[in-house]
Amino acid sequence: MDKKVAEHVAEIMKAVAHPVRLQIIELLETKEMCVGDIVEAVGGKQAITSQQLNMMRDKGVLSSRRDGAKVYYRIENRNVIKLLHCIGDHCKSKKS
Amino acid sequence: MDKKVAEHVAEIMKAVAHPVRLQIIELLETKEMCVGDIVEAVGGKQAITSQQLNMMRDKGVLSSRRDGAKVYYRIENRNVIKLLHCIGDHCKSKKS
DNA sequence: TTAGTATATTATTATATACCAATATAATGA
DNA sequence: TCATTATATTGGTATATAATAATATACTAA
Repeated sequence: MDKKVAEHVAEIMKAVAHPVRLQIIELLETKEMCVGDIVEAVGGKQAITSQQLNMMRDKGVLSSRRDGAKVYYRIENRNVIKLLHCIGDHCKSKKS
Repeated sequence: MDKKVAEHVAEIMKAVAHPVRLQIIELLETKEMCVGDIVEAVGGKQAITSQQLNMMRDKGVLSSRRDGAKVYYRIENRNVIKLLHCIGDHCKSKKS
């Protein structure tokens, strides 16, 4: 793997390598959601969640659209779903 | 995804989410290697590489065995290979 | 036992990340 | 316009990670 590619892959992985951000990815797997609903679903704080969403958008993991007062986020790089599943399955099989 | 599982997945992802550590995973994909050869292959420094190897072993990503003066590392959690490929393929397809 | 090679650990510093409270901006409806 | 709701940004602090040099340990062979 080329050095540039390795840096890019590492960046994407770091962007999702956080318990709450993984939860957000999972929530958005099949649908887009507005910030408020995401905040509520993960039980987080508005500011922190907004920062996490922004960060993932900056890294190309998510994208967003504004609809009136609300901003809807969705997954832009669907490979992160695969990321989540291949380790998630491992956890299930190991009961850990 | 359960909170405990999310934390575990995040921990594993963080363990590999580093350009050099991704390189190491790739090197070890098909064979075990001793520390010295890994250091040389990644063009890193001995101490840093040793720390990275130790860290990944602590997280269950790698395992090691000593053979005389040398210590050989290999991949213990083969799911990290999948991790690497699903994002790596994305990069190739995007030429980024 | 001594020298040399292989690997690991420690202490330190620099940098990045996570979280927080407070405030700012954007849009809506009265 | 004003008040309200929705989201984003800012500045600060705590904590984690990364990298470094120096040193320690483990093993081998002479």
